[in-house]
Amino acid sequence: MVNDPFKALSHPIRRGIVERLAAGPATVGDATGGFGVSKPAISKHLKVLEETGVVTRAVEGRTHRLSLEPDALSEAADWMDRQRALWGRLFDVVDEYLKEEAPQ
Amino acid sequence: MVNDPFKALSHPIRRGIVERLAAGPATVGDATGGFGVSKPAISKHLKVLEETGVVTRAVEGRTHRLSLEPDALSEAADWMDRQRALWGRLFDVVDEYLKEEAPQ
DNA sequence: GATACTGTTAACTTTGTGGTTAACGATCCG
DNA sequence: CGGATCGTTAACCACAAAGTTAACAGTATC
Repeated sequence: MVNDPFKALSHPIRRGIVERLAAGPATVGDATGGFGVSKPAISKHLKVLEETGVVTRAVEGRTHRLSLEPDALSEAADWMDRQRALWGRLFDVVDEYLKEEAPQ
Repeated sequence: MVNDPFKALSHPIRRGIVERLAAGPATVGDATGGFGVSKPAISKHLKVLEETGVVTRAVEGRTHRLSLEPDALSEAADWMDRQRALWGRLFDVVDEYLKEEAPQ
């Protein structure tokens, strides 16, 4: 039950798959080759990405065509913007705090 | 051994602690009350945050004063900027791709 | 000195995650 | 049809994460 984008993107292989699919749709083999893990492992990562809605799959004969889903992507991007904004705000506050402490 | 900020910040309680500390340093009790978990659980979350360098601790008598560490914060913010930039780029590419497909 | 308070460590349990091998389903192709 | 290919599911293992209770260390307070 992974539907938190923070978790879905917390694994380097999954981020790698997304990066590859950014160049356009690809089959499972093309999108996931070279990660150095077995096919079942890949299959599980794809499942996680599908559950978050970031990746969709179209079965074409014996191959599966993977695509990025822009709606979910934009949601994830928005979410990341909010996170970033939070961090930025925190940083400003701490920075301010440190400036007050500095002259000691 | 957690030193990946994506992982360190992947837990809502840890994000909550950081948000509270953004208002200024606080004792463990003040910074972590109301999360509905036991004290040892809190203690572990603090350990994780310390290991990433995001939070520092100063023992003052029997209380511990927690502070945010701006250097680590700014590192984390930079890292998040890079992630966001990646997502933005991916989104643009996919958007472009969809525009070409649209007139079908 | 006894007691209360702040917070940690130790030991344990449960759950989730990421990986494996083995087997299978479905499709393509000789 | 028979074999190769693409990818999945099933069953299992190892390990990390998050929580618990119980006990403790150190400090403040009466």
